[in-house]
Amino acid sequence: MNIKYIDIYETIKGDIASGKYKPGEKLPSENDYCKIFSTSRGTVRKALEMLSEEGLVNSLHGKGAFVLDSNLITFSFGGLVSFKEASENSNRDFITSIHMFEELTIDEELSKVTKLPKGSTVYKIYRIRELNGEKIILDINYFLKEAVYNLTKEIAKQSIYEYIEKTLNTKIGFAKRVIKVEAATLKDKENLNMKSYNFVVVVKNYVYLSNGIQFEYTESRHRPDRFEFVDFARRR
Amino acid sequence: MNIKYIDIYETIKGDIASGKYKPGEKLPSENDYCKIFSTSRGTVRKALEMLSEEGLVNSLHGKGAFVLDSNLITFSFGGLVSFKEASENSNRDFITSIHMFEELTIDEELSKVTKLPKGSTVYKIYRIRELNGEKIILDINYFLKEAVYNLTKEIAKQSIYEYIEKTLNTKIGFAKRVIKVEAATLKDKENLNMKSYNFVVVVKNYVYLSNGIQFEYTESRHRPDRFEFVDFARRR
DNA sequence: CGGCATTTGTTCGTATGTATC
DNA sequence: AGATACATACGAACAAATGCC
Repeated sequence: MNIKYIDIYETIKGDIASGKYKPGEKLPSENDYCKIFSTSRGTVRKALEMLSEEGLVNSLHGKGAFVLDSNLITFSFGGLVSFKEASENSNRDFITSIHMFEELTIDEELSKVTKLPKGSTVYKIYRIRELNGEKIILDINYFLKEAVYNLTKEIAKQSIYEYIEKTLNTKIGFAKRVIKVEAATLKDKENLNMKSYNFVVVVKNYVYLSNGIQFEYTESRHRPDRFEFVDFARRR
Repeated sequence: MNIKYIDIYETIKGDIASGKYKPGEKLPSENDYCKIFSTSRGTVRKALEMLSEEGLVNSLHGKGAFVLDSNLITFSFGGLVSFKEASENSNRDFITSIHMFEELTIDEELSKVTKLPKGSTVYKIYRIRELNGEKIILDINYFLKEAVYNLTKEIAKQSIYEYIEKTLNTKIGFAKRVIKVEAATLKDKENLNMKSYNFVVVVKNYVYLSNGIQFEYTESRHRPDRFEFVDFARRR
């Protein structure tokens, strides 16, 4: 609402999504947009830059900005989305069930894994993501209690990020993510429909508030055949 | 050289790398930098935004910009780097060997896989990446001949991207990347030291010139135990 | 608590450079 | 050559968050 370039960004993004502008098509020029939104060029450029970073448009010096073929941003983790948002984007019907919800204190060993401070209290949650009746993702979350106060099972069933951002009004800043392959644990085999696979793809998320404090560590353990990570990058 | 905000970006990045500013430390304010580089605030802000996007610094409203603990940007593919650059960054001694170098024409079937236009001529290259005497990555490249003219085995042994950008002076724009797990093929087993693994992690790269034309498709097939993907994302 | 200085965030207007057509 | 379009740069003003006195 407040911020003009966000409005413009969302408007243009909506226009692309709705098919008003199709892949390959040229968008109105920056000066056109200045008139359309009655704003300055700097503001228009900021909106277009965001679209460019996301891989929705490509700006060419002297020619214009063109809509890219955005066939698949589906299930993209690029840009730090929570699970609910990701599944909405990709139009898949995931069902989430909670298999553990407890408080505990981070000890030496757990601190090494989670990078959360030793001695702090966290909510530990197991969530299982089910698609078409198959359990394919096991999420193991650790949330700092002091940052995500009064978290409940009910909230965890919905979207924890929505709770943090909308209800608690806390700003999430950034995340580091590591993807690797690991041998399946007993827990994986108990909780997922592993077929004959004996390994999982693990996505480790270290998530920080905008003030720079880490408040979450999450391991998403995926059955390998259903794992897919899509990414877009510009050359720097 | 030419572009001021790039200079500033690189200078500050160097200062962080050299340890002049340490993790957690506050950088000079934007106005300080204006004086230091005798430039305008907009230019300084552009440089700082780039560092922020990369996860090197975190700017806080009303407080300042702080150096993040960048313990691991090692072997990050985030930001579209070629293999040589990646291995330089991570200080590992990869050895590259060429196991195939040929020209061929993209047919219907291959077009579906590579997304390159049917009927176009490409260089097809197999490259094997060896680390500590173990063959762990098989790269299968397809480069559009019209975009990467006169590519030779010698160049491929070095860095193809360096050739494209410095020698041909062609601008690379962006890439889409998909990571998934696939069963190991006979080729994987022939060319890699697969131990007892019967699957590989596959990174598919669809790379475009800045004019929006796709000029490369590459499959990087990794032995699963040595695969790691590191990423940084800001909340939008 | 208010008031003030500092710092980052947003917006505007303008000018100039450079690529494309 | 001239018009159009994006890229870079400068300067100015105000908003909003923070910290200090």
